[in-house]
Amino acid sequence: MKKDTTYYGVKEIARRANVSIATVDRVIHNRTGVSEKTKRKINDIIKELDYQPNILASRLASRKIITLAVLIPRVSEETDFWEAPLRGIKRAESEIKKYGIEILHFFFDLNDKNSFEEQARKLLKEDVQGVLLSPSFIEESKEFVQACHTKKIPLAFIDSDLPGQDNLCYIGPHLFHSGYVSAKLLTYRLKENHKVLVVNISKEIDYNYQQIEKGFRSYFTDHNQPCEIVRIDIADTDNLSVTNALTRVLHEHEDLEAIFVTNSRVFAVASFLKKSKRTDISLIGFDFLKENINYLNEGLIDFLICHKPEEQGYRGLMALYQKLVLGAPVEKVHFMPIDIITRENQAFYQN
Amino acid sequence: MKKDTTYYGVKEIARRANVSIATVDRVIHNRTGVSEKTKRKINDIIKELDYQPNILASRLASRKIITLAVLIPRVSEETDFWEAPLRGIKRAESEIKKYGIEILHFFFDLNDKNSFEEQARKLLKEDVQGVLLSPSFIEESKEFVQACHTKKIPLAFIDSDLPGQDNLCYIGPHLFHSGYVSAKLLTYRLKENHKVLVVNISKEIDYNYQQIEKGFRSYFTDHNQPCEIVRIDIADTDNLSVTNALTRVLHEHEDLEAIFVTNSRVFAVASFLKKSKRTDISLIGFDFLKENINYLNEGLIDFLICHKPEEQGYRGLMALYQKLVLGAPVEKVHFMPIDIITRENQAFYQN
DNA sequence: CTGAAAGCGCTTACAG
DNA sequence: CTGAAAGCGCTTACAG
Repeated sequence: MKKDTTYYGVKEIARRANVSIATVDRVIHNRTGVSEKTKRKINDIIKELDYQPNILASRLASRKIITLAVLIPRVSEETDFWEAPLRGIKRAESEIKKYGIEILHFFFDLNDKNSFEEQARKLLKEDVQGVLLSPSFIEESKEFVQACHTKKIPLAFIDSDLPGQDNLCYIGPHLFHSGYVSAKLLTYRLKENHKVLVVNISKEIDYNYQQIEKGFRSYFTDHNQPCEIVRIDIADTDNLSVTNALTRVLHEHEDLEAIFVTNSRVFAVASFLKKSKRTDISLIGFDFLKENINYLNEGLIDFLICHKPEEQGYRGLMALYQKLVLGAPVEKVHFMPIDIITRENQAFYQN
Repeated sequence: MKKDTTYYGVKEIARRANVSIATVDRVIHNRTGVSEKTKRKINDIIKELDYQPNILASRLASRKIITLAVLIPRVSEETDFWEAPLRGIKRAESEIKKYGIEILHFFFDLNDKNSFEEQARKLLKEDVQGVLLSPSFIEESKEFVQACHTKKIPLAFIDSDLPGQDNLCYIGPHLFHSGYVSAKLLTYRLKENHKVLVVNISKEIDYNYQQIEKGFRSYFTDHNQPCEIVRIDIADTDNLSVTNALTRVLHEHEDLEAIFVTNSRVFAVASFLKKSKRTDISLIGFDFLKENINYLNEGLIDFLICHKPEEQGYRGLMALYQKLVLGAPVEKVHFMPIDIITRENQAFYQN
């Protein structure tokens, strides 16, 4: 029931080195003001004893508080996607705040690059030691990353990556393979003519969407499955624009068997199919949004591909904590699982 | 950079209640020897301040070490399923051992009820405060649970449940719905005659398997999909018995389109289908075993249903930690997600 | 360059 | 039934 006494701490090191524990502390943390000689002596003893600092005691004694910042999209009416990462962030927050970690939140509008820049500016005014970022706007994010870099602030990315930036880590989907899995699932619903529509509903078509589509197409070429793939881009995300664009393309291609939506806006397409009574068309898209789940349950959406958004938020923050507080190494790239959600298993999904 | 002073600890509670911190400590831990009156007063202040104990300080000051025991199947040559929960257990272990938690491991042989009883006996000799159990053998487990009960040792179950026992929690699959999802997935592969084989490879056919099969059958009745379901039980798990049984049933029912294996032994069926060149038959089963993944990649298995075994181990241990160390409430039943694994997304699965 | 002392927020005997 | 004091393994001013 008692803790074994074979534990050696700073006290024992100090005793063996004939110095005070303050000096031992200085050496452990590489602080200045210790003679080379005592430093060597202490380091030798540390090695000999295989000393492991007690983080509990360390955090308890240290009155420093570590400030982390989060810069992600605001939860909007359009989509509740960002509720989940925020949930994960808050979960991490409540776990680590007792260790003297403080989290600052900055939210930007996904439809407004200016709001991103504004929030980024505000963030940089604070004295933060780490940043969790969703680099939604590529160019603006790169600039922000640069600014963090000069301030030596480590960054964790979630949801989408910015290749070639010197970030601490990326936690999010493998886009190519997500598209690949989507194609595989769609083939289950293909009957005769094998004609598929890829729909891109987004203001900008960036590297991310290209990767998804590339993965999607690769599945068919890899398997020598002939499949005619029609693609449309819908730049305006409002209902009317989507309806118009889809009406047009379905008129031109009456024999479409399935639709793949490259992001979470699959609910817009589901709504259209429902209204136009084209429930014969199979539909697949991304993300565990309430609206999407409703259409999944109605049978209008066949599959949703999800990447545990809540866990992305949680893990992102914990990666910064690991690095900054525990000084532990952090995995540079962590791909989330590619989860397949159907009407039958959705109730058990844990974001 | 400094900790904000808005934190209220035992000291502040003691000050407000006009008592010593020792008395506050007694109330916090429900120890005896405090008058009802001061108890009430202190509890009121605790509530008012929304006091959250500092676990770091608590564990640091307490020289008690808490011992938990794990009683699960040994990783065997037959199946590496139990590697995953063990991994999760070790992950939890390394997270909480710095808080003075010690874990004792007891492994039994899934083919040998005696080994379970023997290990259970050994476990009960130790002074443990909590047990993580996989109640694989029903009657023997019930007896063991009873013994723990008299010793007031809380139990967390993983992988399978023992209904009607007074356990702290169950963390594992929802069997009925797992069968249901399996049926749904199989329908994607059904063509004309809609004839399916359900295979049960197990020494005993207990409540668990019945639930899975019930879920499987319910899908077809719920959707008015006529489907002829043939079922066989293979009591001996060796290769020869499986081969013989399958040969016989495939001879009798040449027009089978798909096979559903109700547990992780789907690899045995895959191996048979491969040898007998019946790759036209769709196959679905459970669990992320190396052998299963190999057959998934070869295309012999179409889907695997998985329930995050690693996380079951992790969560099981953490539930005991939550209860015993933090005194926090624990969810009585936690169903794992019903994960759908295909060849295309398996590489990203995190057990 | 070094050390003595106070303190982090708790728990644990011990004394009354 | 209650409190004073020591201590967990560290860190942090402060003094020299």
